[in-house]
Amino acid sequence: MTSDFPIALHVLGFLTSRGGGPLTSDQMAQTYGTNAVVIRRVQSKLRKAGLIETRCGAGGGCFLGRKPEDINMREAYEAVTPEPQLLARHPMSCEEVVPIVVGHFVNEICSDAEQALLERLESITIKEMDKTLRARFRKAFRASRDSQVKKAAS
Amino acid sequence: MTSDFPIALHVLGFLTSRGGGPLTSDQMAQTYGTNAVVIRRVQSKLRKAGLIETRCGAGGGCFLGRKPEDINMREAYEAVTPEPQLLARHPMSCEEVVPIVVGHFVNEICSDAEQALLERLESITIKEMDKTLRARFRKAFRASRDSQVKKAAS
DNA sequence: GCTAACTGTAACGATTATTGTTACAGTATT
DNA sequence: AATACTGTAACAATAATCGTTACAGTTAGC
Repeated sequence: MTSDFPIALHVLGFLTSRGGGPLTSDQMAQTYGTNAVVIRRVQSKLRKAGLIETRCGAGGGCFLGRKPEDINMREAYEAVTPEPQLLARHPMSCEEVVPIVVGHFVNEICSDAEQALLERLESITIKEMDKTLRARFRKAFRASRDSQVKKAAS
Repeated sequence: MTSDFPIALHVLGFLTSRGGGPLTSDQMAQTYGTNAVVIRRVQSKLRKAGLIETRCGAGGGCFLGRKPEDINMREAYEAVTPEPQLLARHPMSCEEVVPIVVGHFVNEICSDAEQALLERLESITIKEMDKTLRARFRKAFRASRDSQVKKAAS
């Protein structure tokens, strides 16, 4: 299980909250708590899917490839996932009838269930994520500031 | 990603097709194409969830713990999966506000999407799986027999 | 044109998860 | 007592993931 998907959401969400870019991979790596190369590896996949654009050189960085209301989470997921394969599949190498038939069925079930998950992801846009996050940020920063004031007073 | 889930379905499906048991872990291992210990490891989890029973000693083996119409695939999935965590989560170790808030949100989305997948699995019982498989077995065995007849004739 | 600040990607090692296997103790049947 | 099972620990092999370094390519601004 890769953490590419959370990283992808972090990239897209961070970009949206900053008005579309540019942001460097270093900035994103620091807020996510990892190395810039890890971020760039995910960005590489997002770029191929057209979800972001990048510009080399000084002052460059990462941009949203589309308006945040035109990007949904399923696209982000599929961009960073080779084949949607969350559930392990039945091995199909065997020659016998029983495991082959059972295997096919299990694989169908898994694909079907994954489809349900993807449809759920499809219903949420990055824009909506950003909206929810903004409200939470206000709350979190207020709380964080209050606790600092408290600390200073004690 | 473990292949515990396909193995679990294989165990439950195989048991159902044989009228509930008993089947030895060796029989299951051979039809699945793995080692008996691998099967028993999965069986251990299924047993704890009450989906199967096992009997030691000669003539022993594995039995269905309930009627196949009373076991659905979600139960099988949850029995072999510690926490339903198909999608990687945002790391929550950081101290800063931004990644924490984003992380919470991402985790909620993931849980929500996984819920959709689980509900899909819940809608299919082992009995229904067995019914579908029976029809396919008939077809597959017919085809397999025909091709052998053909081979013998040539 | 030079330098600084970026990206893109290959390569490597450390860590961890998964799987197959052996081994052996425990239990039921005959 | 012998046989045929289960249950589980332990270990090695393999593969996936992640962080890191290294370095080539690109752009902006002086």
